[in-house]
Formats: sequence, C-alpha cells, structure tokens
Amino acid sequence: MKEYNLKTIKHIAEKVQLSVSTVSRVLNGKTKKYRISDKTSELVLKAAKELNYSPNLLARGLRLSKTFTLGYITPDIANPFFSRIADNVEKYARQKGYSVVLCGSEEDTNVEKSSVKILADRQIDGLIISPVSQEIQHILDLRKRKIPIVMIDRYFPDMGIPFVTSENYKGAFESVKYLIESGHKRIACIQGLKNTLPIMERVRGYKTALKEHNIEIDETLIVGDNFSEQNGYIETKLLMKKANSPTAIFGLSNLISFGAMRALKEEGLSIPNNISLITFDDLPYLDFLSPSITAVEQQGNEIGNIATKILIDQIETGRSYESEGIFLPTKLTIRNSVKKI
Amino acid sequence: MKEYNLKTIKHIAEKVQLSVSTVSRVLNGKTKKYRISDKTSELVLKAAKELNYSPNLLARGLRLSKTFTLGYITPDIANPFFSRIADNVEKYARQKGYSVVLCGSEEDTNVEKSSVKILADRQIDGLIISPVSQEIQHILDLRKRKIPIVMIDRYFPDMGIPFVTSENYKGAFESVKYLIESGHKRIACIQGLKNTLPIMERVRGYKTALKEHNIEIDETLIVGDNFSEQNGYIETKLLMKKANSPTAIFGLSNLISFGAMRALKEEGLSIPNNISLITFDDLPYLDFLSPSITAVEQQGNEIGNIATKILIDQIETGRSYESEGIFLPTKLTIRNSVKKI
DNA sequence: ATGTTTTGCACAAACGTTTGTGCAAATGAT
DNA sequence: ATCATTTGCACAAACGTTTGTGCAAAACAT
Repeated sequence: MKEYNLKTIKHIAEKVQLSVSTVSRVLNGKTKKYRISDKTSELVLKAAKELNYSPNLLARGLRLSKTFTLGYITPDIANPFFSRIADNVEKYARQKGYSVVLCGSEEDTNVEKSSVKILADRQIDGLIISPVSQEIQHILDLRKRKIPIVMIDRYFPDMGIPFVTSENYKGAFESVKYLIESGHKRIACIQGLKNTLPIMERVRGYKTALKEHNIEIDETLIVGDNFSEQNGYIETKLLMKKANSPTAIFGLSNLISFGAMRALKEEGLSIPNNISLITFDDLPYLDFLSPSITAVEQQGNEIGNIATKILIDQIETGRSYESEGIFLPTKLTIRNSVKKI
Repeated sequence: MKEYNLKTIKHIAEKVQLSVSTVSRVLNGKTKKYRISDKTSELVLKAAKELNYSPNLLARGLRLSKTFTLGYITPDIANPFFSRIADNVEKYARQKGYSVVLCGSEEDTNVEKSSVKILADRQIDGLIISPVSQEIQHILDLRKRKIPIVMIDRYFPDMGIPFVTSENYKGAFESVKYLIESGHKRIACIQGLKNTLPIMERVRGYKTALKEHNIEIDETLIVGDNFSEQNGYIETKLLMKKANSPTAIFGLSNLISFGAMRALKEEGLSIPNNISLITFDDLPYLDFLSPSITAVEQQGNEIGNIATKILIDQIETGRSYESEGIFLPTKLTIRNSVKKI
C-alpha cells in the first residue's frame, strides 16, 4: 500500500504554479469576484481533481469561525424516542451541509455540563438539547457566546430559547379523560423526572382532567421520579400493594410503562381485566401486545426535523426565532388496554 | 445580556504579561519540560480560570493533526440494534476523551460514500462503520490515509480491517436446528441485504442446519432482500400465499420479523398455531407479546464497547489490531413462538 | 571577579484555510 | 503615442494552537 499524503491547497498551487489564494478562490467559486480567468480556473479544478483534493474542515472552520457542526445532547440515545429524533436531526442537518456530534447526558446534570463544554470547545455552530434538569446556567453561558440553541422535548419557558415539544398537557388530559369516561376513578400516574416540563405538564393534564370530573386528587397515586424502566417497575409493584390500589395506570413514558407491564406480569395481574394502562409514547410493538396498549403518540420525526430547521435558520440568518415554543399535537391511539368499568 | 468574547490563550498572555508559548505550556502541564517557574504557572492558571478560558479544539486539532473525534456511520440510527451500539460507542469514546460525529448511510452506498468523505474532511481520528455493501473503495481510501477503521456488525473478511460482529452462522444454525427439532421441515428464511456478511453467514447457518438434518433446501423459501420492516411484511404475505407454505419463519432481523408479524396478524394467522417464528435480534418487548417470541440475542452493548476500544487502541498505539475479527456469541432465548409438530 | 551552568521565558514558525489589498500587465480610449 | 482603465493574479495577515530553539538573567563554581 503506497503512502498517501493528504493534499492541500498548497500542493495544488505548486502543481499549477499559482498562488494559494488563487487556488482557494477558484475552489470556492469566487472567480468572478476576484477576476480569475477561465483558463486558470479550469487549470486549478483539473489539478484539484487529479490530486484528489479535499478541504481540511478544521482549517476552514478556524479561519471562518464556522464549523458546520451541530451538537446534539440527549439523555439516552438508546431510547427509541430519542433515537428517532436523532435520526431526523442528522438527516436534516446532513442535507443542509451540517454534521452532528452526538453527546449523551445520561440524565445527569454534571455529565450534561461537561458535554456542553466539549461541544463549545469544538466550536459548534448550534446546539440541540433535551436538558436534564432546571439547572441551566451552562446552557445560558453557551447562549452568551451567541451560539443558537434549540431545546427538544424538555424545555424552560420564557428564557428566550426556542423549543420543540409535544402538547403534553393536552395529551395527558385527553388520556385521563378517556380513562375517567371509561369509569376509572382511582388512576395512578407514574412520572418521569419531576422537574422537567413535559412531566410537569403531563401531571397538570392529569390533575385537571380529574378535577374537571370532580374526582379528588390522591397524591399517593402520583408516584415515580425518573424515566427509567426500573422506575415504572418498582412504582407499579408498590402501587399494587396499596390498600386501595388503582384501577388504571397512566405511564408517562415508554420505558416507565414497559417497567409497569413487567411488574404487572410478574404479579400475575392482567391488562385490562385487573388493571388498565395508558402510556405516553407510541411504539409499533404496542399494537402487537395482548392486549394492545392504548398510547399517546408523539411526533418524533417532526420534532427532530423542526428543531433542526429552526436551529439552522437561526445560525444562517442570525435572527433568533420569533415564537419561542412549538407544541406539536399528540394523538391518543385507543387500543385494548383500558377496561370499561 | 453582555457581550461575551471568547477568550484565547492570547488574552491570558496579555493579562499576565507573558508570552503565549508560556501560557500554552502551563495549560498543557508541560511546566517541568520547559522549566516554567511555579510562580508563573500559578499566575497563568489563575488568569485562565478568571477569564474562563477554554481551548479552541479546532486550532489544536489543526496544529496537532489530531482531533479526538471519531466517526460513526450507521445505516439506521432509529433501529434499536444500532442505537444501542451508538449509545455505547459514544459513552466509551467520551470516557476516553473522544467525541463522535454521527452519520447515516441510509442503507445506500452513495450516501455512505459522501458520509465517509465528510468525516475524512473533518479529520477524524478513526471510524466505526457498518458498511452498506461490498463496495468499499471509499473505505480503503480512508485506510490509505492511515485512519484506523473498525467495522461493526457488517464486515469484509481478509481485508485487514478489524471488525466486531456476532456469531451469525452459529446463531442461525442453532435457531434452525431448534426449529427442526421441533418438527419443522418447511422453514422460510427472510433475509436482509443479501451481500452483507451477517446475512450470508446467517443463511449459511440456516442451510447447514437443514442439510445436517437431511432436509432439502428449497430456494423459494429463502426470500427478501433488505432490512426493512416492509420487506418482512411483503415477503411474509407472499410466503403464506404459496401452495406449499412454510410452517416456520426465520426472520433475520428485528424489523424484518416485525413486518412478518404484522403480515401474519393481518392474514389472521396465529403464532405459533398456524406458523412458528424465530427472529434475529432480541428486544425486551418480545417477551411481552402473546405468544412471546423466541429470539437470537446479539450483544449490542458489547459490540459497541469493544469496537470503540479497539479503535481507540489503534489510534493511540498506532498498531493495527492483531486478530482481524471478533465474533461475539449469540444467545437463543426460547419463548413460545415455536410449535412442536 | 570571572567563567560556567542553570533557570525562565520569548520568538517565530507551522498546521490549512480565506480574504483585503496591491501591483504589474493587458486592454481600451483619445 | 500617451494616459486611463480593466484584468489577473500574488502577498501577507489572520484564525488559535503547539513546540523547537535562542537568549538573557540568575545561580553557581572557582
């Protein structure tokens, strides 16, 4: 295998006996502006092709203070909700000429902070993030550097940072309403991370639905504190041991509900006969379970696309996004996991 | 909000009235080598902290020809098999001080080519890739530039490029053996992309198992040609319309089998009474379906971790990996989707 | 006091780009 | 033939680092 020396603009310049500036201008299509003759232009292009030239994006980035790089910080890329978003973020970005560097926050603010710093040091042009907590100074710091940011799923309102999320309140409200209309009164709600807005909004939807139907809110039925499968599992176990156990569970995320299902199965409780279930996040397999599970669908694809579009728009126009938050409608897909009682 | 000017080494130098070289050396902990006094060292560190200095990784990368960046090219990050791998790749890399830029290939060689080029231009230190096809010149070109590469899942043997994959042959062999021992003779096999090695190996395992049990191979039962859910769906529909339809289906990936299940459900065929099913790729929900689905588990976490470890080892030692391929064992988890006949 | 070694740092080049400006040569006008 | 304009390109600086080398001043030795 023969040694392969990376070619630079300089090599082209030497080969065609021109200056690097001329070569650069030709390669960047600025021949008119700098009055490069067609003859030299062709010469340069031919040489570039022959040498298999490819620009060093580090150097360009350094010079231009523009890297065509986006950061994407996600709590858990293995979660299908986030991986679907990542898929769309990456595709959209690539189509627009941007690359995305993927960083995990592992649902841990300190990890998130260090990921933000790494991305900042890499001089990203913009950031997409689903922030772990309400601790956001590191994100505001980024903004001070004039780096556009878009939040996904989780967000902070009134900070002037645009976000794309679902109609969490409405989605939860409709679900619980449906449960109530099916005759349920003791409805448990297993939360994700408590101080995230989607969860706060979903819980608010849950509570409002109960109130509107004159059902007293039993705080002992509002349990859980993170997005893990384990959380769903444990809380379900505990719920079902209660003296006055619920007749329905509303799981506020896919993993939580999965944990709930695992617990119910272990306990020999059947859905929907012994207990009804509705979950946030729809996934294809939910339709194949017995019973199939009623779910609140979020538009993961659109969330990713829109967030990336907004971000790139901000980067390229310099304008900050006019309307702060975008709430995408959810859809309650009714299946067979809720019993009429 | 006050303007925030990014601080450079130069600003520190001015502030403490020293040269940039001294500052750089202090910041890089090279005080002994260059005999920087403790006094100046402390002075510099203090100033750096005060100014909230953070290094520009582009500039450093340019100077050092080392970016601490890995590329990860995957056919479909939304596929849980790949997103799990991505999760582990990113975590391992981060722990070792590397970032990963995520690129999709969309199961398309041309997209893959352009992704490779983008990453190369970004001067990545190494690449992890699940190549789409056997067309690999672009990957060999990367290698000519001395950029270490590790292949995941899909690979080409005997090219001197290390890879981490599953024991596809054995996993398939065991599955089909199990089907045969359950009394099945007409076993269909729905493939993914035909010219990928995992598929070739799985099909080989399938065929060998049949042969060893003196069952004639019926090529019309070997169908399908890509990894999509649709492929599984369509091929299953066609299979079940056949005069002599199979009694069992072996789906060679999670999405394929999911498509198969959808088709079977639509056709009103029940698993395992009307047809048995085994799938490659285990996922948590398979245990919750009725019936639960027998599956060949691949160690996604380990694949990601090992591949990243190998890659970074190569980058940092400069040695190419001694043994070319790593085959991780699969595990057949027997559930209730196969009927004894 | 003189010579030698050590200490402590600064200078400048380099990594590969992009771009404002300057300056000959070619072209045009009269 | 002379002057003005246009054409076509080169020079050099800059982006923020890192690092080989050079050179005073300080410390030491005699």
